[in-house]
Amino acid sequence: MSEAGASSRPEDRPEKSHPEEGPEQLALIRAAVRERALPRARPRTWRNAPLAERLPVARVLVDKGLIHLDRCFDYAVPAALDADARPGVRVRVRFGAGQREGRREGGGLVNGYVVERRADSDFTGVLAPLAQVLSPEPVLTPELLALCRAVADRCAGALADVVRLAIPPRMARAERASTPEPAPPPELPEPGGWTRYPHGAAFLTALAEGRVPRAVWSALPGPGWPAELATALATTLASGRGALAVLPDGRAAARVDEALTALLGAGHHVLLTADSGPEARYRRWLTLHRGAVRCVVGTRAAMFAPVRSLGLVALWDDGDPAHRDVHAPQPHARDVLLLRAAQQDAGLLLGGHAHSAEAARLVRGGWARPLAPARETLRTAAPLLRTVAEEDEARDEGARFARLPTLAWRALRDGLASGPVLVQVPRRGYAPRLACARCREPARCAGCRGPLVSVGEGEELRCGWCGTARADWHCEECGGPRLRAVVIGARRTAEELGRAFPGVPVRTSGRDHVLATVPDEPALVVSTPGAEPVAEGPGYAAVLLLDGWALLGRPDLRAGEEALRRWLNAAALARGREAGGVAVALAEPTLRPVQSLVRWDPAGHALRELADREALGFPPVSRMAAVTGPPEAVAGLLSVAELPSTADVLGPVPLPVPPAGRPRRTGEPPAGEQWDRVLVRVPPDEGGALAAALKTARAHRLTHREGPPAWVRMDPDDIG
DNA sequence: AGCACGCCGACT
DNA sequence: GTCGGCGTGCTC
Repeated sequence: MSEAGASSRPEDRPEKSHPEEGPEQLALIRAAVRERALPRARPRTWRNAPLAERLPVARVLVDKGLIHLDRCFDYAVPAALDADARPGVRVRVRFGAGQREGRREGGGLVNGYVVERRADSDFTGVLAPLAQVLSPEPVLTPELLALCRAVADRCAGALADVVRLAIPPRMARAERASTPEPAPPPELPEPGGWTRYPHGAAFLTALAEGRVPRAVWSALPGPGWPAELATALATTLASGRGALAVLPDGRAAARVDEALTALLGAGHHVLLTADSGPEARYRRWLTLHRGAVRCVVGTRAAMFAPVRSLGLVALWDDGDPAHRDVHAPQPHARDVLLLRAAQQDAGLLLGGHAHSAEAARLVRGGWARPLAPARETLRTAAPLLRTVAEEDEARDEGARFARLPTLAWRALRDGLASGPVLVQVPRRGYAPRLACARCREPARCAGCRGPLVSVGEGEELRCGWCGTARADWHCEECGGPRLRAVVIGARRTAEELGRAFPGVPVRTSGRDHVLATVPDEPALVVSTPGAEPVAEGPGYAAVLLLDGWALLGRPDLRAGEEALRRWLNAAALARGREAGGVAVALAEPTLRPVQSLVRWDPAGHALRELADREALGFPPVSRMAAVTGPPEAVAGLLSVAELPSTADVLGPVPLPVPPAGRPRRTGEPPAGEQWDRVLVRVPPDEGGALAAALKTARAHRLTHREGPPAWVRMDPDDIG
């Protein structure tokens, strides 16, 4: 323990234990405490203090996320800090211009991490001393540093930015709390639901024997996957190694947490999600770091969790956009876990009901093995899948009233006879609905009564349900020819459906009001994609997918993949077809994602997507970077960037202004400004060179203040 | 990004 | 001879 880490800090003193004393006296006591305690804890300049005899230089990663400072700085180690200033600890150092020998200490104090202790420095000037060791906990381990470095390089970002994502802020109280003794590895669990997969047992055996299998897992529909994921984690633990699972949201993480607790009891894993407060979060992080617990289940920040001797990393539903971190440099959990599996020699499990093109590429290239159920197993586990064709108009009275095609209405009505029914509707504002500009009557399809949508600018008018082009629309109420955009969200849909089925309870689940579960009894459950509650018992009697045209009409490279992903995740909550489960999609049946849904063939869909993208030279068969910013910034950056000779520059094109209301993400234009975007594409093995070139160019322009800055994003998700 | 240094003109 | 404008470059 150093002086700086001494435990008698002023904030620990029980000040309230002197109730009889007046305020002046309290102030005096406080001052006395401060005088005694603070100089010991306060950072010092260490003028004329002796330096450490052995390895008197500390290489420090300074936590200032300036891209052109993406390197370490050497500091002298005062003898008094010698013992504590070990590699990995948090330190405070003076950093910045103005700190000169013989002058006032002007440089500001910044946080950093000791990366390495050295005998000497290649810096020719006189080294400033470390000001303070904040904590003797060596949080930035060599393993974590290597991972962060690789992630920063891949994302064209700064190391300090990635370390900030990887290590939670220090909470002194959490650090002081004692850590439990490491539990011995658990018993090898039974394979459970994995027997439903032809290669499931072999996958578990490989984990149990300490090998590093890599698999893309097509999970069977139904409620079994959290237990299966938990079994894979527990099997890895039984082999004496650690395991990590990243899930797209807190609800999914809670389900796996619950399954793991059911399997192993408490004490073998921790749950790491955003809603557990900074102190609890750091405490759990520390139990992993200190080796007391070897398994973590969590949302994307858990991808960096310091699990010891990692044997397996698992990622659920890798196509979910939540797996992309919103903070610079916006790494994707899939990329981080792939890097981590390679660096730390761990197995990999990419699971989900859907299949991303990236996952398909791993399988096609032989790097991962498919872990899929037999066709017959799938047939019984999945609901009966139907689509509503264009000519299926609402003929009977009830269907007209519900403004639904007959087939969809019957599925709802029949489903409600035996259990809950799920209706998936587009997110509010996702697909603006249209109404008469004069009388505000919603614009309806003359055939099936579905809402009209106009997808993209200048796109033709279509029915949002049956897809029929309705360019000749006139308002049925007042005859008006002009339209205006309105928003019909889950609540409005719920109201309309509720009127069509009087007496049936209606529950909604959406962005600000997400239900975890619904009971196994008749109810209409209206939900936006990703917020679908899990139905207790055997699952939903019927699932109705209403957002087909809105999803598929988006001018986005991933529109098809994303639509199928949302449908499969919702349809997976339905009962199997032998238990009467039905899922109905209102979408054009000839479209590829719709056909893949009906056949429940996510792997086939992803392979065909992959082939298409390969033909077009799109990710993941190439690596891409998006450069955005004011036109002169984008042009300026590209003019100084020494791109690989194979680079293919697409654009610039004006960037669409992000919808109002949604918080602006980095790299998006502020309101009222017109930004450009350029896409740069290279072959897969030159992605590193592309990232490095753009990072160098950005640093160059920042240091030389050559105009406004441009944003660089590697592997952008939202390319048209 | 800050922040100091430096080289220039206007002032006591 | 000194003060302070902001353009340039560095930060261990």
